[in-house]
Amino acid sequence: MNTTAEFQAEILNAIAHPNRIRILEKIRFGVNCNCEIAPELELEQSNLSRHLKILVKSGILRAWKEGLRTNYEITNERIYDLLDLVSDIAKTDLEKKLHTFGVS
Amino acid sequence: MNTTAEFQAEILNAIAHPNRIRILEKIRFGVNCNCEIAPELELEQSNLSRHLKILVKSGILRAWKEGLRTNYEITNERIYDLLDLVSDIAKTDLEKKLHTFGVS
DNA sequence: TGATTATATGAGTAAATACTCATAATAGGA
DNA sequence: TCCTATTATGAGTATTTACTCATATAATCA
Repeated sequence: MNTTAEFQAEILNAIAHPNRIRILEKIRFGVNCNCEIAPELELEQSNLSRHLKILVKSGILRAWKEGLRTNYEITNERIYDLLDLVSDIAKTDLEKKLHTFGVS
Repeated sequence: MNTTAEFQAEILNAIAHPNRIRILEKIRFGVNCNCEIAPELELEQSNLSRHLKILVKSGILRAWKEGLRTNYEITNERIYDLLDLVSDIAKTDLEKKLHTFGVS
């Protein structure tokens, strides 16, 4: 059996949520603690905590304690390449759709 | 509000299933009809049909009828780049994990 | 027309997901 | 020690998801 597909799906699933994508973008640009991300994204604290847990469990983020705070960082920079690529694909698709409806 | 994240999540969600990843790989290598994919992946016909529908609805695949068959093709070749990238990330992560457990 | 082949879909189910509120756990400061 | 700040988690709920079986739809051919 091809287990590669399972691993791929696991990573994609961990990322495939609007708020988790936003969280990753925050971390990408230096906002790396729970307490800063929550207000910026207007997320319920417990909700954010669980989203972060999903990202850590899948191996996308690494977490460490620093006093009261929990800090996070990406384990593999190529995750950002992936986000950029999906963003590009999304934009292209959207442009095609707009074109179909005659919007310029 | 940042709707880009929503579009990105939509695309990722559509791909983020082991069987849909396998389906995309089949289509990538020329197997482009329901009737050929089903036996190769040992998927229930109705199940496959629904997976394909998800991929079409999200704009990743385009479908057209040819007699009895329904054929599929990718709408954006960069989806394959995305699959390759995730595959690479998955492999790297797995190697790290194996290393952690002392497996060489 | 009736039989065959390929695909789509209704209905039902079990499991997973995202979310919230309340509470627990943990660390630091007064 | 008590109080506060930060994060984690239990419990409950509503929604979505993947799947199967049975059936419907559609196209082709004898």
